[in-house]
Amino acid sequence: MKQQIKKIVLDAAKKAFKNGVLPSDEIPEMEIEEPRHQSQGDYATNFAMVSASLQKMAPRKIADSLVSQIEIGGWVEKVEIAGPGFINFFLSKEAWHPVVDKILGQDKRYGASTIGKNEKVQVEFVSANPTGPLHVGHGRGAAVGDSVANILSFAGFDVQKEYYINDSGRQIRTLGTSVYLRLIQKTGKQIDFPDECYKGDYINDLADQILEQEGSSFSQKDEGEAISTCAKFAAKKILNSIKEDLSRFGVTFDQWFSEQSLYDTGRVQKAIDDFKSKDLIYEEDGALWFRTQDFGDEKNRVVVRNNGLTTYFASDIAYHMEKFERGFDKVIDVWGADHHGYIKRIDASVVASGRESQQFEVILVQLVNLLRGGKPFQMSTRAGEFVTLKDIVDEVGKDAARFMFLSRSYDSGLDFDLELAKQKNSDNPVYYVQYVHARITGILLKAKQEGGIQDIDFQKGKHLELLNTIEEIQLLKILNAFKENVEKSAKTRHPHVIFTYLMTLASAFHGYYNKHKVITDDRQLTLARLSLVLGVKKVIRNALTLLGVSAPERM
RNA sequence: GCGCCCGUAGCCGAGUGGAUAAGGCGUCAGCCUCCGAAGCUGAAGAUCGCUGGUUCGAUUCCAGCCGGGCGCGCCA
Repeated sequence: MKQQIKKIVLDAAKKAFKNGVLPSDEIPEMEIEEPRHQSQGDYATNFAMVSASLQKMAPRKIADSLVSQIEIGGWVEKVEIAGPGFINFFLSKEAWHPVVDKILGQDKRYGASTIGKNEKVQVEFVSANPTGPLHVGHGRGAAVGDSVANILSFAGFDVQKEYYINDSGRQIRTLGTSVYLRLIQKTGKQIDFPDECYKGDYINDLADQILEQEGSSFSQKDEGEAISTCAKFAAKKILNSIKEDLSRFGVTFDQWFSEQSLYDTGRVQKAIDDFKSKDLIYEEDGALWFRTQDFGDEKNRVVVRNNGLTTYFASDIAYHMEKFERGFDKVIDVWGADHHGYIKRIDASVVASGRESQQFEVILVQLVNLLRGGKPFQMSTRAGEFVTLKDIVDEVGKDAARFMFLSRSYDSGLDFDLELAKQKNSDNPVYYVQYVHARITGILLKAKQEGGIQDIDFQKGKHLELLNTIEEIQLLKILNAFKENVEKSAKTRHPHVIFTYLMTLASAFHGYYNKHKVITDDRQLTLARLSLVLGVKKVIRNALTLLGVSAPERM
């Protein structure tokens, strides 16, 4: 619809130039927007205002010239000039009816876009170390990453979802040591438990499992060997439970990428050698430094320490080089906000290896404050006491949790209230939206059972010309705007655009429902309204699917 | 000190260059013999943190200041 309005404006501008009422045929960057108020029409353009300097004319005069070239007819009912020079378009009611046919025809693909042009995009998210369970923060990252991937895919990008497993020697060894020491403690020996080791209950559980599997003689084994056994065992167990927790949260990955594999295949060394040969890496104080400062970082960063061990940064450089070698046009990393200091240096490595800075994007997800009944939830990471993602899914459910995580921009911190997320009323937005879907299902069922309408899953709207109340036209407009919202959400990488859209659509539907009966004595009108309501149901489902939230038939 | 994010009604927040600044909670007043009241309608409530700048036009862009969060290791 917007495109059609734009075409009308452009055609009029051309004609105006040809007929000599406008001095220039230059077309500036202009907008077709939906005005806030009904009295300002269905669409408006700022063409006249942005053309003022080009045409060297007053905006309202330009608007006059343009409007004089527009033919009224078809769906365009009226064109007005208002305010500082807005050109407002008023469309006929019939203009909005075809959207129902579109929804019913395209069904699950309604709202899909091709703006992605099949560009290959990788979204990497969660990527938590396999040294402990996922917590709330990972949950928000998972919800954001998964939804962004869904939305990009729906918008025509070729998307791959990836989890990077930090499984290289160091922290896995710490994990192994932690489990081993707990195990030794269980055999009755008094030993100090080091600060750098992991302290959660799950470490104890893992120690128990190993004792059970290996027998008590295990503690007599050579320490190095025993730690290594513990490490492998624990990492595998933890990774499996991470996979399970994510899957229950509705998140799956196309690929699980191992950091260790970067060492095994020599890619880390290769990356270092490559940068060395380009003089991007130099030696100082016995360590190797990457000149990230040349690419805008505050200071240069160490890639190999003076003890010969590589830093995390070294494998991250190799990893990002590897990603692009796989052919991605764009690489998006979803990180917690506490890692923001890392962006510059990864970006530096991407640019240094010959890619464009714009090909690498980071979605920074701000932190989550967990509350219970409005009060901050006491958590101590040090002692290993925290609320895990699993706890949250168990307590409030996947749908409520995901909807809550996506309810506002990830640029802002999020208060996640466990009590609120559990409430089954309008305070909890997920029910507000899901209720629409369930309610419509109820209506359709009644129409089938009591109205004798057999084949209710219409492929095409019926008697749509009978949809003419303001509430119906309003609903049609919102349904029509779904695709634009998908595109906006994809372009900005902001899933909460879809959230806000859903709330708007749900609110419009509830209002309509309370004011008008769908099933009436008038059979044609009933069929028309059933068509509309069926369309609403499908759009609600499509939008919820993008957020990874289910659309229940009953609640 | 430096860097990133945020500052919109009592509270939570959408809008990020345009015309009268969404919505929700809370408060007040209403709506079920009727397709699901997990819903709806109405009322009151905002110097868009402050000060400058850019622009025909700034909540939106820029600078400075104030307030909050998070980072600033040859840790991971």
